Amino acid sequence: MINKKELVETLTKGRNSAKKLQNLLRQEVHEHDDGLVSVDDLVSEISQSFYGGLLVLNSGELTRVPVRARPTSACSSDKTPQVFTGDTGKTPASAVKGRRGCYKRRKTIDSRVEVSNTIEDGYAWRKYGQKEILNSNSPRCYFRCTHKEAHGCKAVKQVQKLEDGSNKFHIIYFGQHTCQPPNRGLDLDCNNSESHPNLPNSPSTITKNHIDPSLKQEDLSNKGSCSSSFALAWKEIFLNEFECFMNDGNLSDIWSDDSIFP
DNA sequence: GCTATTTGACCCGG
DNA sequence: CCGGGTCAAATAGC
Repeated sequence: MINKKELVETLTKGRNSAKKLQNLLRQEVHEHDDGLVSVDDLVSEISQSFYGGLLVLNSGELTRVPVRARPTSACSSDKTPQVFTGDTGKTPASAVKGRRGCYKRRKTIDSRVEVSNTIEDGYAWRKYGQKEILNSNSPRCYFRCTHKEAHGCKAVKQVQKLEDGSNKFHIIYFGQHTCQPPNRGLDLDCNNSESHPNLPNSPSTITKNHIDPSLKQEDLSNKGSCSSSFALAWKEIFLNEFECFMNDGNLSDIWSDDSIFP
């Protein structure tokens, strides 16, 4: 059986750590009055807390419920049909030569939103579309994970430049990466492309040029926010996963990824 | 030649 | 019917 008390305590600890991290990030101060607390330490602590919770879960006589389509995963197959379906059940127009494939529109409720100075998040994205949006000067760009073909990664994101003159970007993420995050772990030097020879330096790695070609390349790298962006991304993941677990008792596949939690 | 990007067409949901 | 999300042919870059 699952030690429910231990599980609750472990996850609660993780939640509290996440809140601390959230406060730290809001204050942009990496210290506490009770001593130095780095973002990395907190992220590590959160990671261990959730991993501990997962161990408790796995050690119990748990009949593991198949991971449902997560609320943040618009690509998941049972809640939302696959984006590209050569076989959707009905006789698709795509069956006719020269017609496009049938697909379902994503639900915004399955997304998570972020406003960032940079559209880089360590993952390799491939642009697959761009649209002019009504009453908006900035086009919306559509990206999917570069490893969609290789690893079946279903992560997708939409990026649109904010029109408030802040040079920030409104980013909507759909789905979770099932591929390996190129910048995860302790390597926070996201500007050191040589440490990730297979990924970010490829042409598929998006830059702000994809959104605003007028921007200079030296303006694109947000060097100071590299670690912060990493931590922010994890904060999002942890908080979301915790909420999902508390709501429906399920964890997504990322928690069984040994490469993330060895 | 291979891969990524661009862009107009297609398709769906509201 | 319209706006927006996606596809895929054409094109560009390496």
